[in-house]
Amino acid sequence: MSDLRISIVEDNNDLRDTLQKLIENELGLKFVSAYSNAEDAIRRLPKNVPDVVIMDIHLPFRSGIDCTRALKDLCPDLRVLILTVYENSDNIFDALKAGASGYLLKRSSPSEILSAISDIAEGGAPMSSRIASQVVASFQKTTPTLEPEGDPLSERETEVLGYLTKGYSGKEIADKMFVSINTVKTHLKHIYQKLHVRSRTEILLRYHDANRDS
Amino acid sequence: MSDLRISIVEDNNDLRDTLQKLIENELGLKFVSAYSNAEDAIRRLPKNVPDVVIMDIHLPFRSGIDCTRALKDLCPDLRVLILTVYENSDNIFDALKAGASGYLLKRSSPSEILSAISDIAEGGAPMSSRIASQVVASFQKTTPTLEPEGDPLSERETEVLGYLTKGYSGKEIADKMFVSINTVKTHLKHIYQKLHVRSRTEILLRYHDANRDS
DNA sequence: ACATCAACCACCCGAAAGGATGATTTGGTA
DNA sequence: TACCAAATCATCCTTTCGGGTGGTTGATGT
Repeated sequence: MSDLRISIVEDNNDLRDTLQKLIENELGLKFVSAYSNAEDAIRRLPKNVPDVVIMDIHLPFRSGIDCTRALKDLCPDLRVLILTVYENSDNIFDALKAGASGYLLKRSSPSEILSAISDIAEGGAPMSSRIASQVVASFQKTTPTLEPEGDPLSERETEVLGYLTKGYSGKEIADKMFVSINTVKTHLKHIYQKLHVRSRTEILLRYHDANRDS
Repeated sequence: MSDLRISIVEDNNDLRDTLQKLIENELGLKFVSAYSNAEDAIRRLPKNVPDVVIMDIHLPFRSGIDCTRALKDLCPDLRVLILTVYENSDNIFDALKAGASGYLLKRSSPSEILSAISDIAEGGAPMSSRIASQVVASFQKTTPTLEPEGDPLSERETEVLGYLTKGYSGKEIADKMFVSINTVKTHLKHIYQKLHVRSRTEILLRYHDANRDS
C-alpha cells in the first residue's frame, strides 16, 4: 500500500504551511499540492489528483463548498475533508451535499486531523463531535406541523392525505377510494382547514419539510 | 462533576456482563442498571434514570429502536447509544429518528465504547466509521431524476423551477420574474416536457424525494 | 329521543393549471 | 447571411382546484 496522497485548499498561509508540514512528517502520507483559492484548485488539482483534499470553507472568491462540488464533479473518487471554523448547520449540510465526506473544526488537534485523514481515505466520514451531533439532530426533526395537535384528521381524511402526498389528483384518489370526486373534495376541504393550508402545494411543501422518510 | 450514570439494554448475557464490568472498572462511570429486554427497560428505567443507556437493537420482543423511542419519550434528556451488529441503513436511520444519539457496531473495542460514552454524554454523536459514512451518504442522494441528462433546462426554466419548488403559483412566479403569466406557462410546459411530468405536484414529489434541502 | 360527527354526495362558482398553436425579438453560430 | 435556440407574449380551450352551500345516512353517546 503506497502513501496516501494529500492536497490542501486553504487561504491562510500559516495554516496551510502547518498542514503541509504535518502531512510531510507523517508516515504513510504524501503531500501533493496546496492551493490558496478555489479557482486554482479546480483548474490544477485534476491534473494530479490526490486521494484526499483538505478543504477550507472560507476562501477568497468562490467558497470551499463550491470548490468541493466542482472537484467532486471532476474527480468523483476524490475524498474531501472539510476543515473550517464554521459549525453552523447550513454550512455543514451544504458541504456534505456538495460531496464532502468529512467535516472537522479547526480547533481539532493534529492527531485528530491525521486520524481523520486515514479514516476518510478508508471510506469513513470523520466529523468533529459537535458536527456529528448536528447531523444526527437533523434526523430527529420531530415530524411536526403535520397535524398541529389541535384537531386530528379522521380516518378517511388521513387516507386522502396519504394519496395526496403521493401525488395523486383528486380524481385518482376518488377512484382508489371508491368514492365520488365530490367526497374527496369535501375531505380535502376539511384537511386544508385542519392543517391551515390552502392548496396541495402547501401540503407537499410542509410534508416533505417535516418528514425525511417515506 | 459526579460519575456518569450508565444503564444497559442487551439480551445477550455475556455481553451484558462484559459491558457492566467495563463500566464498573472505569473511573468516572457508574453502572446503574441492566435489562435484557425492552419491556423491562421501559417499565423500570424511568424510575432511576441514567445519563446514558447502551442499547442493543435485536431484543426478544420489542426492538431496541422501539425501546429507544419509548424511553426518549419518557426521559427526553436520556442519551441513547446504540450498540449493535446491524449496519444496514434502515436500522441506522430508524434508530437516529427514534432518538438515538450514537451508533456503534459491536466490533468496537472497549476503549472505543468508553470514549463514545464520554462523547455522547457531552452532547456528541459518536458513530462507527462505517455508520458515519452511511449517514453522510444520505445527504448526497445524488439529486437524480431532476433533469434526466437528456436535455438540460434553460436558464429561465431553471429559475421558474426554483420558484415552483418553493411553492409559488404561476401568477406569483410571473410577478417575481417580471414577465407575463403566459410566459411562465410556456416555461412550465417546457419544464414538464423535459422532466416528463404532467403537474407541479409531480415536480414537488420528485424534487423533494431527490433533495433533502430547502 | 336527541345531538353530534364522520362519511358520503351534489351543485355552483371563479380561479388556476395544463395543453395546443402561433407569433416576435434577440443573440449567437454555421 | 441564414439559421436556430431561447425568451417573450397571446389566444383558445379543457380540466382541475379550492371554496361555499346544502343534503342524507349511520354510528355513538348523552
